[in-house]
Amino acid sequence: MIRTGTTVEQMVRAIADMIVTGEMLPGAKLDEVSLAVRFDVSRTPVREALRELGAMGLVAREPNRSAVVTNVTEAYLHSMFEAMAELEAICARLSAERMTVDERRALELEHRGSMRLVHAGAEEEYSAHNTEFHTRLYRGAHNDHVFEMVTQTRARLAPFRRAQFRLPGRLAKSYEEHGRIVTAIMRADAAAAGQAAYSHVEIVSDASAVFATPGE
Amino acid sequence: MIRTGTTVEQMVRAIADMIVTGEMLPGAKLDEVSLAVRFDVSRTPVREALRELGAMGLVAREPNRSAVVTNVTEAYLHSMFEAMAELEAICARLSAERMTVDERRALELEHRGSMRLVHAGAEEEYSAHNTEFHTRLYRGAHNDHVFEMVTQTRARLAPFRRAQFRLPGRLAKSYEEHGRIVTAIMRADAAAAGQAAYSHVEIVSDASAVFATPGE
DNA sequence: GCATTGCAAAGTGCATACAGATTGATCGAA
DNA sequence: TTCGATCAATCTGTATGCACTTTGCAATGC
Repeated sequence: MIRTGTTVEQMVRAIADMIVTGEMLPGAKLDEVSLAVRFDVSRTPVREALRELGAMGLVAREPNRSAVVTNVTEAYLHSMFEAMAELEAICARLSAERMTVDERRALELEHRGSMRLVHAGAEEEYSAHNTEFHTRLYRGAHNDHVFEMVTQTRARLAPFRRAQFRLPGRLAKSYEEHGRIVTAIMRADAAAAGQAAYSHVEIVSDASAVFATPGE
Repeated sequence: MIRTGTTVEQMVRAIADMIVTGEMLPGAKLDEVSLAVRFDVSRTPVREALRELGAMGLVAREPNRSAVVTNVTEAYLHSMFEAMAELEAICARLSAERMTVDERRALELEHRGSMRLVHAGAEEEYSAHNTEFHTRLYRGAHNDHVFEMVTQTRARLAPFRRAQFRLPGRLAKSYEEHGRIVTAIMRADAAAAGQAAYSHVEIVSDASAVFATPGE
């Protein structure tokens, strides 16, 4: 647990992590007193943390009800994946146009370095590389607000695509798709980069064998 | 002041409104005790409201500092306008593809009805129409997450484009641009709708004679 | 005259206490 | 037996109080 920042910040990070990593499943109740005891603080910072998590969309809050880990409907999950594809496409397009020489080189290196992870079938490590790869893409767009939106959306989707790299052949396919994006960006071909990024997310969306709660 | 919801919700709405309408200017301090006195509540709900406003990006918070109305840099403002253009383009594209017959008809009627406001030079009323018009576009995309993002971005931009319709000729120009978007959507021409929406926002961005705080 | 240290005022961060809402169980009546 | 009402337990919403941090000013030393 990171010890920087205020109590509330620490709690937000800790709870968000539990949700994103799947330690707390959608629908789980977040009781204020239990959390207060667990983190050895009073209810006041707990409440503020829950409010912040609510604003982030990670937990749902209703008056006089416990906060619960957000349980998105199938329809909403779909809308998030679609939005994610659009956002990644924007980032890829802008990255193709705006990345500095250094950024392009770093992206390519990051990508090439992941080849051995694919061959080794190192799911965990590849997953870390994947995060890094996409983050570079988001930063390369040189648009802070887009960066915030795509980062937030990514966090909210995290619980629903945890196991994606467990699917057979997914690693190699992901690597190949990344390659297409990298090539387009190196060529400064914005349109191609955008399309490659869009279909990359589309496929992740399909690969995420997750079931949201059927429509409410 | 709307009386629904909890105390905190009411405060969030009230304070957000003050910021969005320009009653509180960027950089203004939001003292907890003053707000508590002003709304006749204790500091507890005030603090939660401020945290929520912070998550919304309307106020900036630092530990042991008063919250202040967000004072975006010129660069960040630019990134928000660019993001807004991209988001509106997405909505227009998706609207062109997905709007129901009723939605298309309603959009067109809303647009046509605004012609007389242009001739009358009714800035206030046209501004209300403009909000309604764009909201229809956002809803027509039939993507809840995109709707949330575009709505939030719009709220954060509000303080910076308040006076846009005061500029001479801006009403007529806005009407014309809306017309281009409507035509494309009625034709289900997604690409044209997207482009029209993108350049519409671009022009609003230029028209917003605002000065953010020069880069930090 | 200027810099530095000490102090007081003001404000935030968190804990505790109390009031109101919700839920579930138990008891009584049809 | 089943439905309904009442009450207790539990939890959230808000108020209040205390501790710590920040900041501005003033006094002291150089």
